[in-house]
This record gives sequence, structure tokens and C-alpha cells, in this order.
Amino acid sequence: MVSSLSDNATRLIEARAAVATAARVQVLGMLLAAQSAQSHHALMAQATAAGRPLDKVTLYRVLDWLVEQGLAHSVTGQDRVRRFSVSHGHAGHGGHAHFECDECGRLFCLPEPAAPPATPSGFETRRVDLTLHGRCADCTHTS
Amino acid sequence: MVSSLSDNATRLIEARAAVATAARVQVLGMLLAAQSAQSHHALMAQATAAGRPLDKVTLYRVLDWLVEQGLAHSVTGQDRVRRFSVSHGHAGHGGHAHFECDECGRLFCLPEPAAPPATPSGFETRRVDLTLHGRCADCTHTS
DNA sequence: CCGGCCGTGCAACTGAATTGCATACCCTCA
DNA sequence: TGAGGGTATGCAATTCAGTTGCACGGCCGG
Repeated sequence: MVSSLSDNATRLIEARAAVATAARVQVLGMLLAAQSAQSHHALMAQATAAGRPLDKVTLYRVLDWLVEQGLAHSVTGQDRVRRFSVSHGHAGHGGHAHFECDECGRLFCLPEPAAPPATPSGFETRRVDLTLHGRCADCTHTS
Repeated sequence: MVSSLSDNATRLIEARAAVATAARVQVLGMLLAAQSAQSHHALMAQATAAGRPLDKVTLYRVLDWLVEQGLAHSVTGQDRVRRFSVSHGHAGHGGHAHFECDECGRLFCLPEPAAPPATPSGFETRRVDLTLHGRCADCTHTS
């Protein structure tokens, strides 16, 4: 399971003619395994818990690199912390929606293909960020 | 002009049976006069330039208070800086849209009544944040 | 073997936002 | 008039996400 994720990560990286370093494979693997967007802090903790601790700066740089390669994207929550998740093929078009749970703070990517641009006045729209706030399935269930 | 904004600010505050302190009137006045959402830093600079410098912490607290009172709302841009603007009567419903210029960094409130909730799976949506990214009218014009 | 390139690691730094505590102000009640 | 409580303000120090500078180490092509 974990190895298949690593393989998958390696394949994704090498498909971009890029160097699949240990850190990159590890981080992308964690993002692939995650069901919600992960913060830098969470990824650090997860890497440490897995016995393969990462340097703080390395993690930042790998994340930036993944975003740059289009393999991941980042969302800034209202706690002004960036969270990262893999781009499930929806990279390139206008954008996609997120759901941020106000209770547990988790941030999910939604399959929604993003709302129609809702054209402004004389502005040039390039990307649409749609974030829903509320309670996630878990928190609603536990209430 | 400025005094009418101050009066307006005072009226808005007192309509909430709240104390219209100098700092609150001043900050709300600046927000009323602004055409785009203002960052804490910008408000500090503006207050200093106006000869009525505000303490950093006081400004934070006034802003928090204004948001709490429903007189203003805050948006966190992708530079993870919060920007504040007055609630133009659209407080209370689902939310409203913003436009963030990727070039000059300014953040505008749009009159759009926010997109339809775009229902997720088992989640309970309470608020919708829709932010468009691109170039604002000024930057498009200056290109 | 050398020199450049790139990824990694450590340490120090930045800048937004927060917290703690002391002070000043205002209103009420005696 | 003066004591007391609640609230707003100001200053200092701190937190925390994120960044920058620089040194080390592997790798590859001459």
C-alpha cells in the first residue's frame, strides 16, 4: 500500500522528467495518501512519526516544487496556514472547490469543477477559488 | 467629506448601542473611504499619515471588534495577510465574492451575491467564500 | 581530478498576529 | 467627591508560519 503510493509518486515525478529524490517521493506519497489537504506542520509530524524526519526548509521547498510542477496545489485557510494536496487531474482549468471544516479545521478538496467565473466589471479573471465553510461529515456525525 | 464619513461611522457604531471611541470611528471611517479591502499595515500607515497614529494592537482589536459587530469582515489573501472592509449590508447571508489582483495585490469586494452553495457530500455548509484571481481594472489598463 | 549544479540541512531572520500587564478613561453608586 | 468596576488603550515581549543565507554533500560532464 505504502510502497504502491511511493511507486505512484515516483512515477508521477519522473513523468515530468524530474529528479525523484527521496524527499520528493516521500512528500508526494504522503499527499497521495491523505484524504484532506495537509499543512506543513502536519507533514513534518507525519514524516517524523514515520521515522524519516524531514528538514523544515526542505519540506517547504519540496512543497513549492510540487506546486510549481503542477503535482500539488496549496490553499490558504482562514487560520492563514497553507495546506497542500495533490492535483487530482483538475490542474489547468479555472480552479476547483474546497471545503474547510470550522470545527476540526480540516480542509478537503471537492470534486466540484468550480463555479462559473461570475464575471466582474472590467477585471480579468484567471482563477476561481471557491471555499465552502461549515462542518465536515465527521464533525456533523459526532455532534 | 471626511467628516461625513466620520459621522457615518459614528452613526453605524452607535446604532449598535456600542461605544464610539475615537479609534473605532477612525478605523471604520478609513474602511468606509477605502475602495478595496485594507490590510492592517495599510491602515496603520494611513492613520499615521493622517496625523492620528494608532497602536498596532489597538488596530487589531478594533478590527476584530468591527468584525464581531458585523460592521466589517476580513478576508485572508494568498499572501496570508488579512484584509478588512466594511460589510455593505451583505452580512448575514451565505457570503459574498472577492476579487484579488495577482499583480498589485489589492483585494476588492464584488457585488455578486456569492455562488450557489454547490452542495458537497455529507457536509453541512454554512458559508461560501468565492474569490476570483486575476488582474484588476487598473492593472489591465496599465498593461 | 576539477568545477559547476542541485538538493539538503542548519541557523538566523522576517513579518503578521497574539498575549500579558499596566495605565487611562468613563460611568455608577455611595 | 471619591471609591470601585468595566472597558479601551498602549507598550513590551512572544508566538508562529514562512523565508533567506550559507555551508555541506552527492552527482555528472569535462
